[in-house]
Amino acid sequence: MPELPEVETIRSQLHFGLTGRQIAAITVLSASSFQAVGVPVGDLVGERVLGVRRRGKVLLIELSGGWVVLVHLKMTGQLLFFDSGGSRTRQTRVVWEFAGGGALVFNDQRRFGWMRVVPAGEVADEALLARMGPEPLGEGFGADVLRGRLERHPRQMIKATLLDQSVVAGIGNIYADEVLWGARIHPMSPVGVLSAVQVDELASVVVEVLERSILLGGSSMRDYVDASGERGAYLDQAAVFGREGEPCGRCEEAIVKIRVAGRGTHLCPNCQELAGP
DNA sequence: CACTTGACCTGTCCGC
DNA sequence: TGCGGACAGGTCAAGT
Repeated sequence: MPELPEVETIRSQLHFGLTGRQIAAITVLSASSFQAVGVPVGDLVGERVLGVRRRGKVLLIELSGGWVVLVHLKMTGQLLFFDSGGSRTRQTRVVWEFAGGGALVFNDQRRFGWMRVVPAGEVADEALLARMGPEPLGEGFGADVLRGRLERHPRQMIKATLLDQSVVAGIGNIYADEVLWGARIHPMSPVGVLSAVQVDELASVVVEVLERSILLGGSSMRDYVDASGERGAYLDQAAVFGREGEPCGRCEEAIVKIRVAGRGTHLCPNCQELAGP
Protein backbone atom coordinates (compact mmCIF):
# COMPACT_ATOMS: atom_id res chain seq x y z
CA MET A 1 0.00 0.00 0.00
CA PRO A 2 2.73 2.49 0.67
CA GLU A 3 3.37 4.04 -2.73
CA LEU A 4 5.57 6.98 -3.65
CA PRO A 5 3.79 9.68 -1.56
CA GLU A 6 3.70 7.49 1.55
CA VAL A 7 7.32 6.38 1.20
CA GLU A 8 8.43 9.96 0.57
CA THR A 9 6.59 11.13 3.68
CA ILE A 10 8.41 8.53 5.75
CA ARG A 11 11.71 9.31 4.06
CA SER A 12 11.65 12.97 4.97
CA GLN A 13 10.73 12.21 8.57
CA LEU A 14 13.42 9.58 8.94
CA HIS A 15 16.05 11.73 7.27
CA PHE A 16 15.35 14.41 9.84
CA GLY A 17 15.06 12.02 12.79
CA LEU A 18 17.78 9.47 12.07
CA THR A 19 20.63 11.38 10.48
CA GLY A 20 23.61 11.40 12.82
CA ARG A 21 22.27 8.72 15.14
CA GLN A 22 24.54 5.86 16.11
CA ILE A 23 23.23 2.30 16.08
CA ALA A 24 23.48 0.67 19.51
CA ALA A 25 21.62 -2.57 18.78
CA ILE A 26 19.56 -4.30 16.11
CA THR A 27 17.02 -6.91 17.16
CA VAL A 28 15.60 -9.19 14.47
CA LEU A 29 12.33 -10.82 15.52
CA SER A 30 11.47 -12.21 12.07
CA ALA A 31 14.39 -13.57 10.09
CA SER A 32 12.76 -13.17 6.67
CA SER A 33 12.15 -9.47 7.36
CA PHE A 34 15.87 -8.68 7.72
CA GLN A 35 18.12 -9.84 4.91
CA ALA A 36 21.83 -9.49 5.52
CA VAL A 37 23.59 -12.09 3.44
CA GLY A 38 27.15 -12.45 4.68
CA VAL A 39 26.84 -9.49 7.00
CA PRO A 40 26.82 -10.24 10.73
CA VAL A 41 24.20 -7.96 12.21
CA GLY A 42 26.72 -7.01 14.88
CA ASP A 43 28.85 -5.33 12.20
CA LEU A 44 26.30 -2.54 11.95
CA VAL A 45 26.48 -1.69 15.65
CA GLY A 46 28.41 1.51 16.12
CA GLU A 47 27.71 2.81 12.63
CA ARG A 48 25.91 6.09 12.13
CA VAL A 49 23.07 7.09 9.84
CA LEU A 50 24.32 9.44 7.14
CA GLY A 51 20.94 10.10 5.52
CA VAL A 52 17.80 8.54 4.12
CA ARG A 53 17.02 8.54 0.41
CA ARG A 54 14.24 7.08 -1.73
CA ARG A 55 14.03 5.41 -5.13
CA GLY A 56 10.48 4.59 -6.22
CA LYS A 57 8.91 2.79 -3.28
CA VAL A 58 12.30 1.76 -1.82
CA LEU A 59 13.95 3.57 1.09
CA LEU A 60 17.75 3.68 1.26
CA ILE A 61 19.18 4.26 4.72
CA GLU A 62 22.83 5.18 4.25
CA LEU A 63 25.18 4.19 7.04
CA SER A 64 28.79 4.94 7.83
CA GLY A 65 31.10 2.00 7.25
CA GLY A 66 29.97 1.65 3.65
CA TRP A 67 26.58 0.05 4.25
CA VAL A 68 23.20 0.88 2.83
CA VAL A 69 20.00 -0.62 4.21
CA LEU A 70 17.24 -0.92 1.62
CA VAL A 71 13.67 -1.05 2.93
CA HIS A 72 10.57 -2.08 1.02
CA LEU A 73 7.31 -1.83 2.97
CA LYS A 74 5.22 -3.72 0.39
CA MET A 75 1.60 -3.61 1.60
CA THR A 76 1.54 -3.62 5.36
CA GLY A 77 4.97 -2.40 6.42
CA GLN A 78 5.38 0.48 8.87
CA LEU A 79 8.56 2.27 9.89
CA LEU A 80 8.14 4.14 13.15
CA PHE A 81 10.69 6.49 14.63
CA PHE A 82 10.78 7.11 18.36
CA ASP A 83 12.88 9.98 19.62
CA SER A 84 13.16 8.15 22.91
CA GLY A 85 11.90 4.78 23.98
CA GLY A 86 10.06 2.81 21.31
CA SER A 87 7.12 0.44 21.63
CA ARG A 88 6.67 -2.92 19.96
CA THR A 89 3.55 -4.72 18.81
CA ARG A 90 2.72 -8.22 17.70
CA GLN A 91 3.67 -7.17 14.17
CA THR A 92 7.12 -5.85 15.08
CA ARG A 93 9.78 -7.60 12.96
CA VAL A 94 12.95 -5.55 13.47
CA VAL A 95 14.01 -2.93 16.03
CA TRP A 96 17.01 -0.60 15.77
CA GLU A 97 18.03 1.08 18.99
CA PHE A 98 20.23 4.16 18.97
CA ALA A 99 22.92 5.34 21.35
CA GLY A 100 21.44 7.89 23.73
CA GLY A 101 17.88 6.59 23.26
CA GLY A 102 15.47 6.47 20.37
CA ALA A 103 14.49 3.63 18.09
CA LEU A 104 13.43 2.68 14.59
CA VAL A 105 10.69 0.02 14.67
CA PHE A 106 9.79 -2.01 11.57
CA ASN A 107 6.29 -3.48 11.83
CA ASP A 108 4.85 -5.67 9.08
CA GLN A 109 1.71 -7.69 9.58
CA ARG A 110 2.09 -9.81 6.46
CA ARG A 111 5.89 -10.02 6.33
CA PHE A 112 6.01 -9.23 2.62
CA GLY A 113 8.25 -6.26 3.28
CA TRP A 114 11.97 -6.41 4.01
CA MET A 115 15.09 -4.64 5.18
CA ARG A 116 18.17 -5.62 3.19
CA VAL A 117 21.75 -4.74 4.06
CA VAL A 118 23.92 -4.08 1.01
CA PRO A 119 27.47 -2.73 0.60
CA ALA A 120 27.18 0.79 -0.79
CA GLY A 121 29.05 -0.18 -3.93
CA GLU A 122 26.56 -2.91 -4.75
CA VAL A 123 23.33 -0.93 -4.41
CA ALA A 124 23.20 -0.31 -8.14
CA ASP A 125 23.34 -4.07 -8.75
CA GLU A 126 20.06 -4.67 -6.95
CA ALA A 127 17.77 -5.92 -9.71
CA LEU A 128 14.79 -4.02 -8.37
CA LEU A 129 16.66 -0.71 -8.50
CA ALA A 130 18.56 -1.42 -11.70
CA ARG A 131 15.35 -1.95 -13.64
CA MET A 132 13.42 0.92 -12.13
CA GLY A 133 12.02 3.60 -14.40
CA PRO A 134 12.29 7.38 -13.94
CA GLU A 135 11.19 9.23 -10.81
CA PRO A 136 7.96 11.02 -11.68
CA LEU A 137 8.82 13.89 -9.32
CA GLY A 138 12.42 14.04 -10.49
CA GLU A 139 13.93 16.67 -12.72
CA GLY A 140 13.31 16.04 -16.36
CA PHE A 141 10.17 13.98 -16.00
CA GLY A 142 7.42 15.05 -18.36
CA ALA A 143 5.32 14.07 -21.33
CA ASP A 144 8.32 13.26 -23.53
CA VAL A 145 9.86 10.95 -20.97
CA LEU A 146 6.57 9.22 -20.27
CA ARG A 147 5.88 8.81 -23.98
CA GLY A 148 9.27 7.18 -24.43
CA ARG A 149 8.59 4.69 -21.65
CA LEU A 150 5.07 3.87 -22.81
CA GLU A 151 6.17 3.23 -26.39
CA ARG A 152 7.75 -0.02 -25.31
CA HIS A 153 4.36 -1.51 -24.39
CA PRO A 154 1.89 -0.51 -27.08
CA ARG A 155 -0.48 -3.44 -26.58
CA GLN A 156 -0.56 -3.41 -22.78
CA MET A 157 -3.48 -2.00 -20.82
CA ILE A 158 -2.45 1.42 -19.53
CA LYS A 159 -3.18 0.52 -15.90
CA ALA A 160 -0.84 -2.49 -16.02
CA THR A 161 1.82 -0.29 -17.59
CA LEU A 162 1.53 2.38 -14.90
CA LEU A 163 1.92 -0.29 -12.22
CA ASP A 164 5.11 -1.56 -13.88
CA GLN A 165 7.96 -0.05 -11.86
CA SER A 166 10.29 -0.28 -14.84
CA VAL A 167 8.07 2.16 -16.74
CA VAL A 168 7.65 4.80 -14.03
CA ALA A 169 8.81 4.42 -10.42
CA GLY A 170 6.53 4.63 -7.43
CA ILE A 171 2.97 4.32 -8.75
CA GLY A 172 0.81 1.62 -7.14
CA ASN A 173 -2.82 0.65 -7.25
CA ILE A 174 -4.27 3.72 -5.54
CA TYR A 175 -2.51 6.37 -7.62
CA ALA A 176 -2.88 4.46 -10.88
CA ASP A 177 -6.66 4.72 -10.49
CA GLU A 178 -6.54 8.34 -9.36
CA VAL A 179 -4.29 9.41 -12.19
CA LEU A 180 -6.30 7.67 -14.91
CA TRP A 181 -9.47 9.37 -13.68
CA GLY A 182 -7.67 12.71 -13.75
CA ALA A 183 -6.57 12.17 -17.35
CA ARG A 184 -9.97 10.74 -18.36
CA ILE A 185 -8.43 7.51 -19.59
CA HIS A 186 -10.05 4.09 -19.19
CA PRO A 187 -7.70 1.73 -17.32
CA MET A 188 -8.11 -0.97 -19.96
CA SER A 189 -7.15 1.28 -22.87
CA PRO A 190 -4.23 -0.18 -24.82
CA VAL A 191 -1.24 2.13 -24.48
CA GLY A 192 -0.81 2.36 -28.25
CA VAL A 193 -4.21 3.93 -28.87
CA LEU A 194 -3.72 6.86 -26.50
CA SER A 195 -3.54 10.21 -28.26
CA ALA A 196 -0.60 12.56 -27.83
CA VAL A 197 -2.89 14.88 -25.91
CA GLN A 198 -3.88 12.09 -23.54
CA VAL A 199 -0.24 11.19 -22.83
CA ASP A 200 0.57 14.86 -22.21
CA GLU A 201 -2.34 15.09 -19.81
CA LEU A 202 -1.36 11.84 -18.10
CA ALA A 203 2.18 13.06 -17.47
CA SER A 204 1.00 16.27 -15.82
CA VAL A 205 -1.70 14.53 -13.79
CA VAL A 206 0.83 12.01 -12.45
CA VAL A 207 2.89 14.86 -11.04
CA GLU A 208 -0.12 16.77 -9.69
CA VAL A 209 -1.67 13.79 -7.93
CA LEU A 210 1.58 12.59 -6.34
CA GLU A 211 2.51 16.09 -5.15
CA ARG A 212 -0.95 16.72 -3.72
CA SER A 213 -0.85 13.41 -1.87
CA ILE A 214 2.52 14.22 -0.33
CA LEU A 215 1.06 17.50 0.95
CA LEU A 216 -1.80 15.52 2.50
CA GLY A 217 0.52 13.00 4.14
CA GLY A 218 -0.31 10.16 1.74
CA SER A 219 -3.08 7.57 1.72
CA SER A 220 -4.13 5.37 4.62
CA MET A 221 -6.31 2.38 3.78
CA ARG A 222 -5.85 0.48 6.97
CA ASP A 223 -2.20 -0.10 7.77
CA TYR A 224 -0.31 2.90 6.51
CA VAL A 225 1.00 5.37 9.04
CA ASP A 226 3.97 7.68 8.75
CA ALA A 227 7.11 7.51 10.87
CA SER A 228 5.35 9.24 13.76
CA GLY A 229 2.30 6.98 13.61
CA GLU A 230 -0.01 9.45 11.86
CA ARG A 231 -2.41 8.45 9.10
CA GLY A 232 -2.52 10.24 5.74
CA ALA A 233 -5.50 12.25 4.48
CA TYR A 234 -5.36 11.76 0.71
CA LEU A 235 -8.20 9.22 0.57
CA ASP A 236 -10.55 11.70 2.26
CA GLN A 237 -10.58 13.57 -1.02
CA ALA A 238 -9.72 10.84 -3.52
CA ALA A 239 -11.57 10.99 -6.85
CA VAL A 240 -12.30 7.29 -7.33
CA PHE A 241 -10.26 5.00 -5.11
CA GLY A 242 -12.50 3.37 -2.52
CA ARG A 243 -15.53 5.32 -3.76
CA GLU A 244 -17.52 2.72 -5.68
CA GLY A 245 -21.18 3.73 -5.80
CA GLU A 246 -20.47 7.38 -5.07
CA PRO A 247 -21.03 10.10 -7.71
CA CYS A 248 -18.15 11.13 -9.95
CA GLY A 249 -16.91 14.62 -9.06
CA ARG A 250 -17.10 15.67 -12.71
CA CYS A 251 -20.30 14.14 -14.06
CA GLU A 252 -22.21 12.58 -11.13
CA GLU A 253 -22.14 9.13 -12.74
CA ALA A 254 -21.66 6.39 -10.12
CA ILE A 255 -18.06 5.24 -9.69
CA VAL A 256 -17.65 1.53 -10.40
CA LYS A 257 -15.09 -1.03 -9.28
CA ILE A 258 -13.86 -3.63 -11.75
CA ARG A 259 -10.86 -5.94 -12.06
CA VAL A 260 -7.99 -4.97 -14.32
CA ALA A 261 -4.64 -6.76 -14.45
CA GLY A 262 -5.72 -8.70 -11.37
CA ARG A 263 -6.28 -5.57 -9.28
CA GLY A 264 -9.33 -3.89 -7.91
CA THR A 265 -9.80 -0.87 -10.19
CA HIS A 266 -12.00 2.19 -9.69
CA LEU A 267 -13.25 4.42 -12.49
CA CYS A 268 -16.04 6.62 -13.77
CA PRO A 269 -17.63 4.72 -16.67
CA ASN A 270 -18.89 7.95 -18.16
CA CYS A 271 -15.85 10.18 -18.28
CA GLN A 272 -13.25 7.47 -18.73
CA GLU A 273 -14.18 6.09 -22.11
CA LEU A 274 -12.50 2.95 -23.37
CA ALA A 275 -10.38 3.99 -26.31
CA GLY A 276 -10.34 1.46 -29.14
CA PRO A 277 -8.30 0.93 -32.27
C1' DC B 1 4.78 -10.95 -26.01
C1' DA B 2 0.72 -10.03 -23.15
C1' DC B 3 -1.74 -11.48 -19.66
C1' DT B 4 -3.09 -14.55 -15.72
C1' DT B 5 -2.23 -17.19 -11.79
C1' DG B 6 0.10 -18.49 -7.75
C1' DA B 7 3.25 -17.69 -4.05
C1' DC B 8 4.65 -15.03 -0.16
C1' DC B 9 1.56 -13.87 4.73
C1' DT B 10 -2.01 -12.29 7.98
C1' DG B 11 -6.20 -10.12 9.14
C1' DT B 12 -10.90 -8.65 8.07
C1' DC B 13 -15.25 -9.11 6.25
C1' DC B 14 -19.03 -11.65 4.17
C1' DG B 15 -22.42 -15.27 3.72
C1' DC B 16 -24.26 -19.46 5.50
C1' DT C 1 -21.35 -17.96 17.24
C1' DG C 2 -18.35 -20.52 14.16
C1' DC C 3 -16.31 -21.53 9.75
C1' DG C 4 -14.89 -21.38 5.09
C1' DG C 5 -13.71 -18.47 1.53
C1' DA C 6 -12.81 -14.14 -0.85
C1' DC C 7 -10.18 -10.20 -0.69
C1' DA C 8 -6.52 -6.78 0.20
C1' DG C 9 -2.21 -5.45 -3.08
C1' DG C 10 3.92 -5.19 -4.30
C1' DT C 11 6.83 -8.09 -6.69
C1' DC C 12 8.60 -12.23 -8.72
C1' DA C 13 8.24 -16.70 -11.00
C1' DA C 14 5.81 -19.78 -13.70
C1' DG C 15 2.07 -21.04 -16.76
C1' DT C 16 -1.36 -20.13 -20.74
